[in-house]
Amino acid sequence: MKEEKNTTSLRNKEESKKKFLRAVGQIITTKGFSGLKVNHIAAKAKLDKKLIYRYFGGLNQLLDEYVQQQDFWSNVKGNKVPETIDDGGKTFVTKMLTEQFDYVFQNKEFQKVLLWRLSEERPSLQKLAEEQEKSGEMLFEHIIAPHFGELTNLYRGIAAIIVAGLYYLNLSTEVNGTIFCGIDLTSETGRNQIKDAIKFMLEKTYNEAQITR
Amino acid sequence: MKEEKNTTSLRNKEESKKKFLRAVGQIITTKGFSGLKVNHIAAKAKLDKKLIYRYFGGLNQLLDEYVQQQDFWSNVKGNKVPETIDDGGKTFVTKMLTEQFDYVFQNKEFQKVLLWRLSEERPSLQKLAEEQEKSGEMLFEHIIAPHFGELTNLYRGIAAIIVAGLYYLNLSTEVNGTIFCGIDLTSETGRNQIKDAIKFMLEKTYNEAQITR
DNA sequence: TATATTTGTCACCTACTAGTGACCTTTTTA
DNA sequence: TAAAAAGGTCACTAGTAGGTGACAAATATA
Repeated sequence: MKEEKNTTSLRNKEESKKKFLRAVGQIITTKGFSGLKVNHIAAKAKLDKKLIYRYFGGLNQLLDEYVQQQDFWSNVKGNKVPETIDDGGKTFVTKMLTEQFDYVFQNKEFQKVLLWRLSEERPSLQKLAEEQEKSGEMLFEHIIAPHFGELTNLYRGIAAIIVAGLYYLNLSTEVNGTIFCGIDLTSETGRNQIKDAIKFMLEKTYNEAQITR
Repeated sequence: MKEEKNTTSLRNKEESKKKFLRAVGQIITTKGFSGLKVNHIAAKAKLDKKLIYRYFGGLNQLLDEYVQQQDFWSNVKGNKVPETIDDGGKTFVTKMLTEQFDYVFQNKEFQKVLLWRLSEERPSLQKLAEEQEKSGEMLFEHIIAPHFGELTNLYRGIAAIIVAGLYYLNLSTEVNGTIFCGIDLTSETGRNQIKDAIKFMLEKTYNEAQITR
């Protein structure tokens, strides 16, 4: 039994595992999840595919480990929730969603994982969705609900459509046409149109809360 | 050369072509587009795969022909545009989008084609997207623009988010979790929450047009 | 009826897939 | 230093993919 890990030598299990995980990331960004074949991954990692079975137990386990080591949400949501929120999270949520719109646009790997989640049943992907839900629920419980009261359900519906909408719009940008409702989603002006719409919707939703209170 | 088609006999080219096209539809609904393999399609159609190459030229052409023969949009949009629109299309668009939300939910084949369109580059799928755009553009030009004037761009943004949102929400229903922003998209109450949000957004958007005019 | 054409089936090829046993090499340990 | 353990490579199996040539059966045409 070894007591310390060897990090300098050429033969290194942990380093090799990372190579496989990196290869998965590269392939998913370039070819999509349908390109995730053992032979392909091994070739990309420049290692023998046998090691995938030895280190991870198989292709499925490797993919699951890849999904679990991802940490997209912490980069987007709740990375820096301000300590004092006095407007029911209006400025925070507006900023968060418009930034997320751009984040998803430029992060191809995240896009592919989203698409993967829509396409294939996989426990690790389901877990990812649940974690996202849990992270969002914190926001609803502590910031939205206190401010919106009975209108929280309306807020949930609006938020669901906006989040789902910005996901889909960015996914549809990549293939089979970049125009959606006459808006060019790859152009600066087009993307600003979407951001303006997000701001408008949130504005009106927060106004509604003011009126009802 | 034959002058009349044989429709009664067991050996019939046109009937066989239809069998293949039907098989494609069945497979895409059950297994998704990744299940569209020649052997699988032929088995489903209960015919030899050789005929796919003879009648369509290959798998790709068969799939293209399948996509082109689909006519999802006419069932949804513009199927019965009222002759007189006096409210800038408010009731019409609201009805159309909430109905489309349910239509996409129950039509698994349509869902799979949407997902296919996000996943694979394919001329026939791109053409489908363009036709959808063209159909929507009619609405914007003749009904929305006259009523919204300079606010038409805002309307486009709102519409894009709503349409994209209802697509994504229905796609996410199928795999890896049915809860989105705390809303159960398979429950009656959850789906009504989304519909209420759609109505609210359109309401506010049309109000905005009133104020500015 | 004899011939040509079309419809359909089967066997086979090549390429690629996931997965594994045998083996060699490097590193660690006794 | 000798033995054991771990890291890594290669060759092979079995299954499945797309695609095609040869052939049989049914239908149309002369």
